[in-house]
Amino acid sequence: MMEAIAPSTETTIDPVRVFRLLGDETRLRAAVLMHRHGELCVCELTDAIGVSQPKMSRHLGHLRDVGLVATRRSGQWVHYALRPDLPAWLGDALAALTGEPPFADDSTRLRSAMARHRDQCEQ
Amino acid sequence: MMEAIAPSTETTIDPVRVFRLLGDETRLRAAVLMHRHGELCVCELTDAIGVSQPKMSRHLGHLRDVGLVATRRSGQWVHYALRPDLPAWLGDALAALTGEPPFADDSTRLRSAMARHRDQCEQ
DNA sequence: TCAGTATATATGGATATACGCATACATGCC
DNA sequence: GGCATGTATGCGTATATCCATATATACTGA
Repeated sequence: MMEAIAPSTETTIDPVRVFRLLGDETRLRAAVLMHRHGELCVCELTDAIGVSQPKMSRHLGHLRDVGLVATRRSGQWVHYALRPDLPAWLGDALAALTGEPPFADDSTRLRSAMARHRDQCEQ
Repeated sequence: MMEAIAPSTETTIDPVRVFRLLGDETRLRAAVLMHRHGELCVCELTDAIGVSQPKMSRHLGHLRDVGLVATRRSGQWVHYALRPDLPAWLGDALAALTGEPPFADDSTRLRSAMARHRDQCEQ
């Protein structure tokens, strides 16, 4: 299947690739959190989802490699956000999952994490 | 993650499972064809997508095992269709992919396959 | 019953994927 | 520069996933 990164309204990523990427629990949960809350720091995602740091970093790396997320370093902290030009169907799907388990709980835990990290990984 | 089959408006299938399932090219292409054309016979899917019969059967089996499709045997022929009570976001995603490659080509080839199979695997 | 056809499943093998743990790399402060 | 902290990556291992090929199973008609 053809795969091209086109600088247009929507990023063209192989849909099979997208489905496969999000077919992992950690990655799907991270994607839903980013969709709902916007740009997030690795440490916040790690805490909210409750996985080890290397595991989260590795998974975020996968999302980055495929072009699903954009990153920004701020001192020691790296922030990840879904690219705004992703296909609409993907955004809609992530939005639809927001209120379901375990994504809703992740969101709650994220708010705690954000409060704890407030003065450290500033937004 | 909790997985339950609830006889309600929408089937509750673990979204991670869904994404993972559709993260395979053959299965995603089959799902899009079924979404667009409705109930299809294994032979039609096999021809349209251009894979071997055992391969198609295996993949359809995966979809069946998870509860994404319903099957109906008609003599020698087995028809598969997406369950109507799938989550809306999934239907929307499949619909959005319909006009893209390679799904559009699959659809064209399916029409030929349906014409060829008309008198055999009757609908 | 037997032969033909459609479909599902078994088998062995190759490849992909995920993980924990360790560590390399990046940044900031004293 | 040394130390602390956040993040990314290496490494070995276990498991999952996919495939081609062969064959079992199901159905039909003569």
